[in-house]
Amino acid sequence: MTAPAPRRRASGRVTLADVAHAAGVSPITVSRALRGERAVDAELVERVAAAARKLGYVPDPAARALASRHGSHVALLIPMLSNALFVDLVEAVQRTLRPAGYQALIGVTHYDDSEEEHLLREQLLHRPAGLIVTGFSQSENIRRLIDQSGVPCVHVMDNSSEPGVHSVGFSQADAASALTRHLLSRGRKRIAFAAAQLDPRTMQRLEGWRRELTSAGLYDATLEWLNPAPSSIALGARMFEQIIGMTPAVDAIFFCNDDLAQGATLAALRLKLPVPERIAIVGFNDLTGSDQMVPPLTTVRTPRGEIGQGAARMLLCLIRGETPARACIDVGFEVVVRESS
Amino acid sequence: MTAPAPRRRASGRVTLADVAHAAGVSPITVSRALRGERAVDAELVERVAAAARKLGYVPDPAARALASRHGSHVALLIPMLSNALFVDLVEAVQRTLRPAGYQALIGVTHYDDSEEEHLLREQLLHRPAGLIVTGFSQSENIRRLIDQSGVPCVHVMDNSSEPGVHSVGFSQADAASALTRHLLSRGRKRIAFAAAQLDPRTMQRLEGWRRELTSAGLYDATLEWLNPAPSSIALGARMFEQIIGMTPAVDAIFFCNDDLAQGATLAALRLKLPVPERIAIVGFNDLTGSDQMVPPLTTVRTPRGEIGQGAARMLLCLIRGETPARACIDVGFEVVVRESS
DNA sequence: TTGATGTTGGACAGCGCTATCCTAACTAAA
DNA sequence: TTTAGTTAGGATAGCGCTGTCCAACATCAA
Repeated sequence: MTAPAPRRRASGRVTLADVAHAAGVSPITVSRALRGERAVDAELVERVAAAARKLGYVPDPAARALASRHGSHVALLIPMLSNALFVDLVEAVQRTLRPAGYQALIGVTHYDDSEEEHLLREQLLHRPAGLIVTGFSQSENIRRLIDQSGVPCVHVMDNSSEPGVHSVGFSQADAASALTRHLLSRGRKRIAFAAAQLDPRTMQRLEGWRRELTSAGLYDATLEWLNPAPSSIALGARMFEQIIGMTPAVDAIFFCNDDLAQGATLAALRLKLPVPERIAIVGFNDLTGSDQMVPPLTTVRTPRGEIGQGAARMLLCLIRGETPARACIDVGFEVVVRESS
Repeated sequence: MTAPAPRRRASGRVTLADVAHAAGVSPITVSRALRGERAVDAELVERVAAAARKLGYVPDPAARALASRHGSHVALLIPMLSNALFVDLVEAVQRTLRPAGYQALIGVTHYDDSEEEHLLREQLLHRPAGLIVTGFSQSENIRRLIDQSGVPCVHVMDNSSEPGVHSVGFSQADAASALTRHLLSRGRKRIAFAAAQLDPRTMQRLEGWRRELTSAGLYDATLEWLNPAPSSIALGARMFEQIIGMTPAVDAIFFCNDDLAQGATLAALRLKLPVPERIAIVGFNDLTGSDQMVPPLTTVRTPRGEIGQGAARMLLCLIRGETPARACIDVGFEVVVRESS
């Protein structure tokens, strides 16, 4: 049955109705054929697809969102864009989501629970198709908000085996353990832990470090240097000077992020303290530039590209209403030994 | 006239109609009162606002987009997220746009015209309220696409006095000139120019450098080192070694971006070439870490935060249909002299 | 007084899709 | 044959807003 010719609209936009008319079917059939929703005769699908192609039809996201009650975008909440770690994550997510027709809307929480909650509320009003959030929130409010919204959600950078929770990440504590063991295996005895930006993942790394030092009988609370300020190269330099100044016996420092370690390496250079002879410096995340430091930095390579891609894929599954093969993907990590240790 | 009580909808969402009923006016009046569109009696505005607040009403962006034919988001096209420069820009834009109720949708073009065109087409289908794009495209296609869409557009990082074009930026060529003059004033005679990622802004800097060297009678084409690869710390190190190896007489290098200069500084350290005694190194953009290098880098501070904010504000003006005070804002730049020159 | 002009509120008709229900045809089981 | 069950297409009715036209009333010059 041929649909009546829809009147040309002023906007010049090609609508479903136009395609329906061209293909000689009803608009709803076009909608179904194009979305692969419900069964549509193969021959019709072909005809519809051809008509859509010929007319250059592209669905209107706003109309779609209004009718279906959820948009074609995914909200991606990250703590900070100035940490290269998250830039890589964002890029990977976007690259995976775009071909599937989804846009990633980036929200930056600045490591702040209340800002995260605010952003989340705002995003949920936009009815996102899905949610990717960094880590697991400490705030009960936020967890409830996500739960009640009914929007599929994948957590990244961290893992949880809790049922019904989806995550792609690795064990921050295990990675920190492994790196600490590396330092121990090099004969270091007084290994300090220096962190900024005391977010949950940082604290898990702290736990990993504590675990190893304790089991080696070398734990000492004065070796913990926790600074709530944002992580940066400059802060790393300052913390290094501080640690060296106050605890000269330290023979290695585990910096919680590579930018701190880079700053520390530069500070050591300025102070003419030979690395690693006098003191070993290791970082975390293998950020750009760490391999170019003098000396090149030992660090932990964290596969954030893989995480972003994995999370996006898992989310696409959930959006389609499918159950992903695994609810929790551990992508692992790799200790990269360079000359700074 | 009191609106009839709208039936409670399943979604639980508070709609315009709910507010209208509560305030005892028609839905369209609520819409107008809340948007500040057309004149509405002050007393009514007050009543509507109170009702909306009480009910926790939030407009549905999808419905709004469908009815008004443009969304509540702004497409922001940048070349690369891994350049800290653009991260700062993005943050500033988001910070300015969000309070006005607009979302920034980030598209990364990877310095690729065809990818930019693709992204732009995709974004325009989403009917953005506005557009912020980096620089001025070389591609006629892209210019036409923007023009014909009728979507307000602000260009950033570069300026143009062309009528009808809106921009917030600074003169890349002048900044490069100023930095080159600084090197000349320090008595440098053989100043190389090293660039990667040969985008239009890079080429403008090249022009600025050429201008100064030519007018000083020191221009020499063998001093130009142009590498189309993406800019990075590692590439900076490699280029430095190359330049020093092939042209030992060079007494200064102007790197087109700070990451290159940082890499070069580290390479100099490895090669034990004293900076600035043997060779001066300067960068561009004053990225994080440049002040921590050994020695700290001379560079050009580019006010990308100001640019992002300015562009977002200008765009908001245009979206409202107003004419911004100036169509072209020059935010200037500042040569930051540190110890590397 | 009489238009002419401006101001403010409302009715109406969609924006371009999809959820939902319905029907017709065709199957398989009894 | 009957009865239910399954499949594929369509009609209908919105999703929650805003553009557009209209009506009512106020204001002002002639």
